[in-house]
Amino acid sequence: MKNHNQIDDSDQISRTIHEMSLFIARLFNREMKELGLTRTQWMVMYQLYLGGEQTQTDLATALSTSKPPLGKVIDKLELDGWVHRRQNPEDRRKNLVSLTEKVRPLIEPLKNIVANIGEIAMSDLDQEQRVQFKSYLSTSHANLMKALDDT
Amino acid sequence: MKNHNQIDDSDQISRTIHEMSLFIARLFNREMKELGLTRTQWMVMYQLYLGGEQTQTDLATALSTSKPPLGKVIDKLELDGWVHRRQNPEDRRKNLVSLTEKVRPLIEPLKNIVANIGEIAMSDLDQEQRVQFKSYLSTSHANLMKALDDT
DNA sequence: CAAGATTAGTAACTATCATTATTGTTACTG
DNA sequence: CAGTAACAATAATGATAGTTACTAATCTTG
Repeated sequence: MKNHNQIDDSDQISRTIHEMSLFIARLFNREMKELGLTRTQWMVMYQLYLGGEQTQTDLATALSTSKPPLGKVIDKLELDGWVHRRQNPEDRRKNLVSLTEKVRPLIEPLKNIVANIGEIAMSDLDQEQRVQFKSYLSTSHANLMKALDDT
Repeated sequence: MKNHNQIDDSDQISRTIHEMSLFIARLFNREMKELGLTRTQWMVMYQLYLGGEQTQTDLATALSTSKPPLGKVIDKLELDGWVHRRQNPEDRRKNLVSLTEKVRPLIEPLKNIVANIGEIAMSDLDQEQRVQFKSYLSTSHANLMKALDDT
């Protein structure tokens, strides 16, 4: 009976973050089920809400994802009438994607769902701790992004 | 030009966590590419390393995932000779999954990759801050898991 | 012990995320 | 200005994650 490793699982940031991400998506998707929307779809729409009409490449960059999976999400969003694609007349390679009017009444309720999940995630922390936590997350996020860029 | 929202993206824990999880997976998979292993496959194998031979349901529970996707990962791992499935003779519904000898020499190198990514994630934090950060993550992870269980 | 409830695993389907290859389109450049 | 490089989006493929439905085996209980 040997001790395989001093570092137990709770020490593994990778795994903790991974599971938190899955938990958040589950909470999200559960709330949005009656709307027929998923977390990823909402993330794309929210980016369109913040940035207005933009190309798929811009969206992919803003969302730190790659173009093929984003294209699939937009296919579905367009099929369901949440977004609109039109060709940029000045550069026919580009699609300009924008939200439809159907989205507007959902913005506030969906932002509330997001906020509530954030509230759940930090529910045992006081105000000062929340500031610290968010600061650590921001630092770590930047560190990871930089490591990806460097290599 | 209106300001849609006071809360900018860096304030959205959900999104930060989601992206961190994707970044970590990318770093992981990049390192393990020559081994032909992915992050998820390694997580399953590491759980088998820690817990020894166990059923697929036990594994799914330990990894906070559901049985169908886990079954697919095990299919691939078995095909590639990393794990072995045998039927529990006392309950023929159960598969007992265990690591093969082929895995042993990879444990240490792969643990190092995990540790290095953790190091990257926390590279701008001092010792005390790391302890705090991990504590916050642990709290938040527990909060989210509890919210899923409650509903 | 037979009928129904539970459990373990898989099948089938949908949605994300990734990489590589292709197809158009535009820009560059010699 | 013709040929090539660069760019935008999609196709094709593989891996991860989820839900629902199904099959087989075991357990419970009347």
